[in-house]
Amino acid sequence: MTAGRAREAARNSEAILAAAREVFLADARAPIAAVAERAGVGISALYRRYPGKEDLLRTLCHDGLRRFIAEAEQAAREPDDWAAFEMFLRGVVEADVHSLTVHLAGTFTPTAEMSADAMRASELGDALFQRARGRMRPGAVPADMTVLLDMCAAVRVLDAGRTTELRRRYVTLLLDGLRAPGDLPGPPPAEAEVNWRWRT
Amino acid sequence: MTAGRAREAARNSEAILAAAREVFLADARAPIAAVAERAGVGISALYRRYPGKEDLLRTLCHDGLRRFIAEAEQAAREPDDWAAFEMFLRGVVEADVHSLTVHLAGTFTPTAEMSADAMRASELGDALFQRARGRMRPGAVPADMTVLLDMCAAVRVLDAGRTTELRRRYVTLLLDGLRAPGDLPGPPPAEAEVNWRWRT
DNA sequence: TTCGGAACGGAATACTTCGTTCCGTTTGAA
DNA sequence: TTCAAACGGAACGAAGTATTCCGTTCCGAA
Repeated sequence: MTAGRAREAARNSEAILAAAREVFLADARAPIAAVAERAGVGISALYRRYPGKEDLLRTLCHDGLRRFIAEAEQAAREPDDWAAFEMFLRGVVEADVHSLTVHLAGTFTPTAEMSADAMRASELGDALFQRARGRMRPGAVPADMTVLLDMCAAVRVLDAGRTTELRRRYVTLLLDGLRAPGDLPGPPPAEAEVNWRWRT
Repeated sequence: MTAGRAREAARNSEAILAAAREVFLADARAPIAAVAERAGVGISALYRRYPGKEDLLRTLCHDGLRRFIAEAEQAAREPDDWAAFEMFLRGVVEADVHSLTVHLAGTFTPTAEMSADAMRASELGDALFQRARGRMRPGAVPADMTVLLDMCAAVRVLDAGRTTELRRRYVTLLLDGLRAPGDLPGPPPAEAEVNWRWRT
């Protein structure tokens, strides 16, 4: 089937996406040349597949969004309310999907489809939150979930594997904090405060 | 005493530092012109006080470090072990000192004095941690404290005041998470993993 | 009132940093 | 052997930005 040159091209497409994910996750403003270098290809290999930098960023972010939705849908199948919620957060953190959307948003103009997906993602997330709300400390709101994910995304060390391990550690801590008794101080975050990323 | 022109100059010095703090906290790579504009002064007012951009950054970061030390020293006077620890974390978060050091580190080469201060800061923090360790969940290490501060610094919304309010909310949550029962998964962060900011 | 000069504002300069384009080369398939 | 899809990477041009420079302002001393 796909052999020789065609196979190499397919491999490159994958390599470019993977490289882009790594590079732009480390620094959203990284030059496109860094992606090519990381992927081990020339710049033209990149431009053959994407009309420009923005398109690459958009694709990357949209992929992340889809993954986010997939995680939410899978978690929703879990019957236990808290378990579903926990599985969702852990899944999103594990896939490093939130960093993707957080860091990259604003570096490109979203398509209509992306906006729709973003809305759907937020609905799915909220639904999982509502189911688990009964087991959380009073005063927790869905927007808290977004902030917690931001906080996890902020955990990063030089080695990617260790970053993942450490994040698992702190999701645990955060989830425990979310179930602790006692009120949380101050007005909770508003949905709008937390979604400045998606302002069109 | 200082009146007229001299007073204006003093005001400007303050305005420049304040503006620099705001601007570089929002974006560590901001152009120096943005600082001047924010401070309401010309670019030359800036270069009169600092030989170059790097010196400004260094000064800013060093100020933050000193503030960090001050917070630690003050908290150390609190007799109750946990209260001291909590006061320390809340103080550092409140002053937004950690963001300063986190975002700015790496944008300049540190002086010997800064390195010394950084070491002292870390010792003071560790001491506070050790005192409170008995009331934390098992497996918590001093480096966790650094990560928690990173996570708090990651909480940010457009409005600075709200950012502070929200951070108070999440320090609370984190502290509760730190006292929750149960082990934390994975190998804890190593001191070196967490201090890549200060690599000389 | 008159000057000297400290302090300024901001245009001009001198680079550096990227996104994108271009062109010559490679290589698998017919 | 030939064709064209895919490449690699130098070259180009548009931005962006740190730093310098110079003409202007205005406090304070004479």
